[in-house]
Amino acid sequence: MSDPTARVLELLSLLQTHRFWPGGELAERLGVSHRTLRRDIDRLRLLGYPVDATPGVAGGYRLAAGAHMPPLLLDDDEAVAIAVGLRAAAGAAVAGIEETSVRALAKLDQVLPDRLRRRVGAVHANVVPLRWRDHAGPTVDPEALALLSLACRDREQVRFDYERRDGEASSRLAEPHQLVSAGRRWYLVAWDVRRGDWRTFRVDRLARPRLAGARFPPRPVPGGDAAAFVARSLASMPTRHRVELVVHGPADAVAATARYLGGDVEPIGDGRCRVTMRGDSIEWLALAVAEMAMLHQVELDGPPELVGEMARLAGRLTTLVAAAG
Amino acid sequence: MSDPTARVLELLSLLQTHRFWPGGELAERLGVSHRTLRRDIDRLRLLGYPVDATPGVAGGYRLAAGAHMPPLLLDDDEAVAIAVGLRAAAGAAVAGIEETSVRALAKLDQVLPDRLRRRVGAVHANVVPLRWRDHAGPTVDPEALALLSLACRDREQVRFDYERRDGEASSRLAEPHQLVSAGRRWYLVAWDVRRGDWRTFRVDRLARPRLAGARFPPRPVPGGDAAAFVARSLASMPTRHRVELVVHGPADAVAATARYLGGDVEPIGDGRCRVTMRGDSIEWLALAVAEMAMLHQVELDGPPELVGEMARLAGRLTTLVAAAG
DNA sequence: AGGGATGCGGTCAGATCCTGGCCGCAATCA
DNA sequence: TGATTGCGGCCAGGATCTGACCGCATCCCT
Repeated sequence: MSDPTARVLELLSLLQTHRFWPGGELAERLGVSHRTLRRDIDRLRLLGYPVDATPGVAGGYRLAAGAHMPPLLLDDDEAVAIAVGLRAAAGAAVAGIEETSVRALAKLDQVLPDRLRRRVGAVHANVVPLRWRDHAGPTVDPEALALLSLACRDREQVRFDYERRDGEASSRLAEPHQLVSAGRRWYLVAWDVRRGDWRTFRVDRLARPRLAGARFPPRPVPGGDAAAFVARSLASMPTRHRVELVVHGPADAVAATARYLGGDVEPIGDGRCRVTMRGDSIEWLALAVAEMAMLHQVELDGPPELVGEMARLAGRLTTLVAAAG
Repeated sequence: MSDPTARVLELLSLLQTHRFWPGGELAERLGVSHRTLRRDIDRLRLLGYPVDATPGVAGGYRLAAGAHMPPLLLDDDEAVAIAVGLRAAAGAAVAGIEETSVRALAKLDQVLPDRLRRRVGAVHANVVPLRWRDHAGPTVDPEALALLSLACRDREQVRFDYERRDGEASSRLAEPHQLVSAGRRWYLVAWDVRRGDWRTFRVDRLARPRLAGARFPPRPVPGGDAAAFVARSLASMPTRHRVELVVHGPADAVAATARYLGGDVEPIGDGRCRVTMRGDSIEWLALAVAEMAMLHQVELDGPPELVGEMARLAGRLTTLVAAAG
């Protein structure tokens, strides 16, 4: 491997897998003379990657943090770990970075060797249950997110099967423009080619997405803002379960619990807050209220079905305790 | 930028940020002739990165998935997203990949520019509360994990403050050999230099870890297996809260819930399973039992303090429901 | 069916660079 | 103080890289 390009890449890789390298060892590994190694190190520095060097008997080279990111050279395991972490982050509605997670995942996915993609799938299957599971409604397939994100970026048409809210399924051909995450849910804003109009698609109701192979020119989203478009589409939909609580306790503690449970907090003075939580699953909401009630004093003014569910939970627990006591 | 090395790196970067590039545009961006661009593409292919090309009027180049990972060239946002995802994964005891996550995080951390590291910290502060919060005991600082992982890898001594189980604090100088994750907890197996013996340190009780600047030769871990060493150390410790439930329901459904809650499942026939859960926080255990009880029929044979806690919860809920109804 | 745009690969000549070897110097550690 | 290591200058020969030109294949659109 006498090509300087390959050598510099390998040098970067070596510097990333061990902090310290004595110059002699590096030169030997790369199969070049000591002098040439120094020149390669210089080249790296010219490229903006700061390589520290220590003289003296225990000297050597190390890669330090610089002004910008060097290319990351990952081994298989690390790539899998990153993919799994990103998939989890993308599915978890991690405030503020979901979209970037998906973008990074798409970038990784594009070059991830098949064998690693299989491993990621296997690991992910064991990871997701550790989190919210189906409490927050159907989960989004991160693979689909990655594919759609790539398609948006590269302006490639996609085909997929879509099941409407009323249950009717159809096959679609669309020009994807933007992914929008709202809470725990993802929406795709796309131009539906066959229907000749803009649509928003819920990603969790979309099956077998695949690239159609054709590219398309950009087209202005109505209103110029995809997020606003989704918001408008959502506003025309019936609302789901929703509960309001009055919680007694210091605002920051309540806010911490509420954020953990995915609720909104609004202080209403007098050491109390109004907490609003939404959810698809009445069971999940009941548990969230129970958790809030365990940590703080709570007044519930909820919808009847939630009160009923909580009564059922309270009854079950009472029975359970009675049997155990 | 006429250096071929830099050019190839930039070419890789361009290919990763857009799937399709017409040759002409690439050539212009890189400031080289068309012919030279083709040669650079060839070089990438020789290096093992498969670059697909499409002839024809809408032709261009694209980077495909190959046999091994190409260097990942991330922009700032993506690097932050990956760091956040990895920190979350490392802290979540994601089955089977925690250690790799930490390794990847360490690699990233080593070259992460400061401004990005600050952003990661800020985002992470808003992310962690979305997860288990303090339910599962003190959280581990992913920054510390990354640093310790680097120190293990590069065999650098570390200093840190450590608080023993009995509350006594001391300053330590250690030669770190291995990080071991057990459940939601991390342990560092290290040679304590001042005491001249092997120790295991709980990472969440360790403060201000920093590199001591000295390197050390490897030293065989007693028994040859760090994980076993930790297990032996743990075996000599008193156990924490623990609860056993008998759960009625199909084994796989119960197993799914239990895995989500972090419990162990053992089918005992007759459509029942024994579920064992452990935790530091009695409140968290009570909630976990409540959640299990909501989804399945449960018999509790728990420790009295847990029964008491559950009685308290049941009472609170009953009051809450009565007030709401 | 044909034309245009695009990618592929060959060849060539000149300029550029890369490499290894040598030197003296500075910093660090024992 | 001496040994080890990194740094940078210098040099000469050889490898390479570059841009230019060419004909060819493929694909899409007209």
